[in-house]
Formats: sequence, C-alpha cells, structure tokens
Amino acid sequence: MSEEKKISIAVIRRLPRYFRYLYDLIKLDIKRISSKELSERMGITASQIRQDLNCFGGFGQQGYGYNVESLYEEIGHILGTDKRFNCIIIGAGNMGNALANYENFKKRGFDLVGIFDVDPLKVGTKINQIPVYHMDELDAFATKQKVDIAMLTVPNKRINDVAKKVASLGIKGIWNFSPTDLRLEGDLVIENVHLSDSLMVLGYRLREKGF
Amino acid sequence: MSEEKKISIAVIRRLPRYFRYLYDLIKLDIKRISSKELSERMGITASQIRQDLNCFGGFGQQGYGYNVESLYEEIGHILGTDKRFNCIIIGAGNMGNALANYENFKKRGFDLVGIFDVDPLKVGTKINQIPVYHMDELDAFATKQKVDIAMLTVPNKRINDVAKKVASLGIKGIWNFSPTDLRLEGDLVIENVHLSDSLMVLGYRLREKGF
DNA sequence: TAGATTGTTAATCGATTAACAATC
DNA sequence: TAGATTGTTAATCGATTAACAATC
Repeated sequence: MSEEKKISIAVIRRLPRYFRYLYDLIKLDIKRISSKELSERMGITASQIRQDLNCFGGFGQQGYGYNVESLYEEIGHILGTDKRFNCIIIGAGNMGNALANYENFKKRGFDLVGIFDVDPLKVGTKINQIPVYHMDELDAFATKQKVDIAMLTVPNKRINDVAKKVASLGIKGIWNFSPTDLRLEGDLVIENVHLSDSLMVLGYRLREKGF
Repeated sequence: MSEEKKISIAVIRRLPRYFRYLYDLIKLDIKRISSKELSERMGITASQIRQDLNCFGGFGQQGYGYNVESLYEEIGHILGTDKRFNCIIIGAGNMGNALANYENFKKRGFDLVGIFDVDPLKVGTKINQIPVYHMDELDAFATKQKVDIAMLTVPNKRINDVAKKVASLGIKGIWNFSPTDLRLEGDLVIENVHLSDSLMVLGYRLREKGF
C-alpha cells in the first residue's frame, strides 16, 4: 500500500530543465552547487528548486549543497533515461523526417524502430537507416515487436483515425504533432506538441509589447 | 494611463485552443454554444471558459451563450491572426525544412521571407519557394527588410551566437527549437519548443503508469 | 414572463515563496 | 565549533472553481 504523494505535473515538466542545466554544469567541470547558485543560473527561486527535488528525495547535504554529478544521475534516473522505449513515427513527411533524424532521442532512451506512411514512393525506403513501412503493415509490425510510443506527424484530417488505430494496437504513448487534441478511450499517455499554438502565443506576446 | 489588468500567461496559452475548437464548431455548422457545452467538448470547466473570455470582453449573451462565428473572430483578433509577421528560419536542416514547408503558418499571419544557413550546398537553393541565403547575408537582409520573428533550428552549440546576432539586428521575436534556454539582453519575446523535454515527460508519465 | 446562461464576485485549491530549525 | 545550506513547515500568492445576481 504505497503511500506516495502524487507529484504535480508542474514539477515533472521542470525536471528535463534541471537535467539540462546539470549537464551544462558537468561540462563546465563544476562539482557542487547550492540551490541558491542554481536558482540564479536558471532564473527561478532556490525555494522552488529545493521543493522540487525533495519530491523525489533528499539529494542535497546541509551546509554543502548538491553534488552536480550525482544529482544529474538522480534526475536522469527519475526521468528514466536509463530505460528504453521503442518508438515508431507515423507520417514520413517533413516533420517525420526531422524527427527521424534527431539523434538526441536515442541518447535519451528512445529507439526508433520503424516509420510508417501510405505514400508508395516512401514505402520501402529508409530514413536515417530506419525502414519506412506501409501503414497496412502496422498491425503485423506491432504484433511482432513491442511498440511503446507512436510519434504522430500525419496530416490533421487523418490524426483521429491513426490515433484510434495506434490505441487499438495497445501502444500506450502518443507524441502528437497535429493541432488536434486527441480524446481516446483507455489509459494512454499523450503529449502534444502544438507548434501553431506556440507560434500564435509568440505573436500575441509580441503585439502585447507593441512590436 | 490605461488601467488594463494584466492577463496571465496561463490564459493566453489557452487562447489558441479555444480558437481551434471554435473553428471545428464552425465546420460542424454549429451557430451558438454555451460555456457549458464547450466545457464538455474541451474537458475544462465552464467557469474557466467564462473567466478566460471575460479577460478580453463580454462576448456572450445571458440566456443564449456565445455566437460561434463571432467568438471565433474575436479570439482570432485577440491572437492577432489579422496581423502579419515577417519570419526567417535560421538553420536549413531537417527541422528548418519541416517548418518551411508548414503551410499553416502563412494562414495564421506568419510570412516566411527568408531562410539562412552556412552550408554552401544549401545556400542559393529554395525550400518551398523561399530562398536560402548564407548567414553572412543576414545583416544586409535584415536592414533591407523588417524581420519580426527568427525561427532558430540551428545546432545547439551555435544557438547562443545566433541568438545574440538576431537580437543585435533588432529582431524581437525568437522561436527557439534548441534545447538551450536563451538568456538575452533587451526586451525580446522568446518561445521555446523543447522537443526533448516533451518527449522525456512522455517517458516519465509512461513509466509512472507502469508501462 | 420564465428559463437559460452570462458576467462577476467569493471561496477554494494548489503552487510558489519565505522562513527557519535541523544538520552537515 | 561556526558557517552554510538543506529539508520542511508555514505564509503567500495566483489560478481555478463555485455561486449567484444580472439580464437576455
């Protein structure tokens, strides 16, 4: 009966940022850091850093601060960079291409195992050494090989059908690049990357400032 | 001495989402909608919708609800979809390519006017009919033509220099695709799209659920 | 007019910040 | 030991939700 306190999504979304800053500190050969110093670098409060980290454990030491290397490893462990996920990309257009060529994902534990599209010109080719299959082959593929995450870069009008298909195959994670908010049965985990939304907010903030 | 109440960023970030849902309603030929109905579609509370919209004005009518078409236009106006921004892409790699081919941006008021890279094989070509210039030409380009937004898809190690350059040219908006958090002098507006962060959060949430 | 639904104020909730005792 | 800085509790702040009078 684990009595875990639920960690808020706001905290979780800050973890990759801590992870990045700690990595930079390692490269700068900095061995230890206080919440105060880190707060100045990151532009957040020291209080928030200590609160956030204490959701997961007492990684620091009074009077000393945090050991950069081991804190980096702890956060990496929390984020699961030591675990591996099998990923597929559905939609071999420009965005799918960009994702397939993004080398960092593998480093973070995300292995691209297949790319799917309906275009006969693309099917049978490879992108960054990963084969492009026809969508019709997805069922068989997902049966043979465990797929954890589907990265969806299909045209907006196809997104709902594709997402439904993905869910039906038991794939639990969706990284959605279409502007549509997916609403699916079951306990899937969906992360949206709404690029247009981000750009429109940029536009709003620019005009708000009078530019 | 305008006594405007400051609108929180949380509200602003929800606007594009309202905008999308209203567009869908128009396509469904729905003429009016109450905050209650909309809340059910969007999976948020009716209270929040009414609070959000009232930051900008009383767009509804008691006993009736909101006129879909005119609310869509109001939010579009707030988001500035009727204004135009000149944009450049710096970094003609896979992600730059994907952005250059993203047709939706123009529809939302964002005009791509140039692409910049340092690769001599790319300079002189066109991507989606937009010329690729050498980075050395950026100064002259920005002098001749007003540039509002720079979309940065350069390798991480070059991001700080490129951002500094962009800022020095008086470009006020940065859409940053590198994992680095930019810290710049002056009153720039920066929107970050940290893809790896998003993917790592997806990984965390998957493991949290036991997948 | 009666019913519906907004606009808006008040209550609640959660997240951030401040403070400080614990302790290295 | 004295100084520094954490871990953690308490206070504050802001965002979300509830409630309801205003009004179409």
